[in-house]
Amino acid sequence: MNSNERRPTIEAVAARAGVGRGTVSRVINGSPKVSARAREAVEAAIQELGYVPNRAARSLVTSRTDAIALVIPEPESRLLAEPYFADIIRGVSAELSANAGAVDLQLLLILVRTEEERKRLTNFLTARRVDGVLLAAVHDRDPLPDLMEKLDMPTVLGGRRSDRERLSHVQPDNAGGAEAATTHLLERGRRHIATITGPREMEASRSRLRGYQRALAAYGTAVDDASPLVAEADFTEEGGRAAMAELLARQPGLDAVFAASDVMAAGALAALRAAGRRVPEDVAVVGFDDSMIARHTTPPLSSVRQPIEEMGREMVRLLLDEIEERGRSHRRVVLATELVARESS
Amino acid sequence: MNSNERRPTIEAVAARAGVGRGTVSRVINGSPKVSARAREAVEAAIQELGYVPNRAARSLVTSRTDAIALVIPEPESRLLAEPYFADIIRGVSAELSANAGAVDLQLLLILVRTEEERKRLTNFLTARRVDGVLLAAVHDRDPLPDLMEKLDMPTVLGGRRSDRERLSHVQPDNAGGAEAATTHLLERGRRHIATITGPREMEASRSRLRGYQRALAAYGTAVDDASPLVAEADFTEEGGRAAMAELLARQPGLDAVFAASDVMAAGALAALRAAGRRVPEDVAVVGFDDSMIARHTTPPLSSVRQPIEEMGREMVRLLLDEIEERGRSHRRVVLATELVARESS
DNA sequence: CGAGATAGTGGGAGCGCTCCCATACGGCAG
DNA sequence: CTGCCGTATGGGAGCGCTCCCACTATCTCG
Repeated sequence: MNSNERRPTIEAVAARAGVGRGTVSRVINGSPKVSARAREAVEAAIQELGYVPNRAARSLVTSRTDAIALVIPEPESRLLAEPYFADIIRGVSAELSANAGAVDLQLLLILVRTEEERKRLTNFLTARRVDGVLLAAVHDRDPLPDLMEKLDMPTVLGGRRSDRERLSHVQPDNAGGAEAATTHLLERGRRHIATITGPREMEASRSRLRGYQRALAAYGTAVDDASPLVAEADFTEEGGRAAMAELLARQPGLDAVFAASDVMAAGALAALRAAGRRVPEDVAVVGFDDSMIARHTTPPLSSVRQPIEEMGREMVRLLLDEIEERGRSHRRVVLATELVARESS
Repeated sequence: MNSNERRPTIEAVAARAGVGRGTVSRVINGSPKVSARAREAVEAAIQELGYVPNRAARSLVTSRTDAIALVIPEPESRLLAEPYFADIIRGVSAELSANAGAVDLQLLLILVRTEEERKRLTNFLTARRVDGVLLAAVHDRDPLPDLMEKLDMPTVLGGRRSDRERLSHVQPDNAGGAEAATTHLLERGRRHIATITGPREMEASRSRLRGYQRALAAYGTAVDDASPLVAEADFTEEGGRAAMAELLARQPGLDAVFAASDVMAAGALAALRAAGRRVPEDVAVVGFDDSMIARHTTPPLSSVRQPIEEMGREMVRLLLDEIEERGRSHRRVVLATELVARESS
């Protein structure tokens, strides 16, 4: 077991089992064309020798890598320092090992921060060092999805760039969640409901805004994108604070806010406190994500829960399908969200 | 660039550059024994052909994988759903790409939940599918570190099993941080200071308890492990709540608590609120980690910050050293912590 | 001016595996 | 008994790379 000793090869197993290389290979790869006797002999030999196949050698001839990459663009990974990130990973990892059959896929984690790193990633993908790619949190202007298409490499996106997205993707029901949150506020008797959106160049932000608008429209109130009730922020706490302050300045009479993320909602809470507004008495607040901080704000934050871990799992399922049977039409999956009401509304 | 076209090999580059295979290989691997003329020709050919070396082939002959694994035992990954997890990864990834030279190491992420997965990991490591391993958050009874020793594989631990740890490891100054927190409470005039520890089978928990005791000893108060001022919890919010309730029952006169994690401190805050104690007027609270939730509790939590991202970076540095020059003595690194005072103390 | 060192180079061997073709071995129908 | 088919099997070829040895060209020094 020492690193100096050479590990046993398939040849050694064959010799020990008294069969040929081909037969051992067949046993390892679960081919049916092996007699019971041979199979047992081989399995015993593998056991005795502690044989483990050399992946590099296999990879060289099959040109499969038995690995997939989870790519996370850095601006996101900061925003998503909350459980989002960890939950996606947990879901991906769980589903990957649930599907582990003869060969189990390894998970490569790639954070992309700098231009330099992006170039390296491009190289890496061009070299086909993985069998497929999971792309978390795509931006509209992200060049990576296009690269994946050009390389014709199995890919699944977390989120999408627009509703015409051609690549397979998985996303929460952003519009539905936002609509539910806004409807909830309406049902509580609020009538002057503002919203803090995420960056408009993200489809998720736009969808959530759309849901908010849809709920209001159903109550007979049309709110366009340029309405003074709509403020854009960048998914950060500070951004949420600033947006809330601006909303209060523009619309002193507002009695509720739907923020497109919990972090921004936390910022909004701070701004409301600074302005002397009570939550929820004066202004009700609902966030999005149902992240850990939602339970720790004062008051605890009502929020739209998205099934993040399940998104990770689903992404893996789609990717495995795509790796298995190439050329299939791409698929899109939308997962339901759920409003969790707490004391802020 | 289509996946059907065969990618160019080193042979193709050699032909195009009008040199031999060996020379191309030398250029790629940065060998100095290449004439400038040859080097230029090869680089041009690589450029023109879009050549990217096949890692599997290289790996097969060098028996290096150019990958390292970051292994996270699952019970942890749940506890560490806070930024901890994400920060470690960010640090690891950053340092890895900072060190990317001719070959850049890939990062494999492996979560270990079940026995099944542990077995698979053992197989994986035995097969030497990675050049080194980063083991986050080790338990005293974790069998993995022993396996790594037996396999003689480069390994760096996040944390350690005891102060006699033989493997390289990186950890925050747990005792120092705890001591600073406790001293801080003493300086604020508190005299009946309790502590909520993590599970005692973790060295980090023990170290923090030690730091707490040391600070009190310096003020002339001896507090042994079985003192009614010491309660053990499991790093969860609920555990913190229960421990705080118990402490209040045992020592109604306490005027401060040092909790060995922010999450437990958050639980303690809830228990104190339930018991009608004001924070910080009646009871001051200090946590550990300075995680995101510390800034969102009511009141905001004083906490001991540990440089988590830096820990990740340092782990990679140690690991790269160990991979480079095998057989070197192992190293240990302790990173300083810093008390961040907020309104809870 | 010859011997020996030095720098660059080409290409054979071989890493451990899968693929696939040739072969062996048993039936079983004619 | 011969011919034929289906099922298992052994092992050659070759995946793309690095290692290393043999070789050439150039330089250095007594």
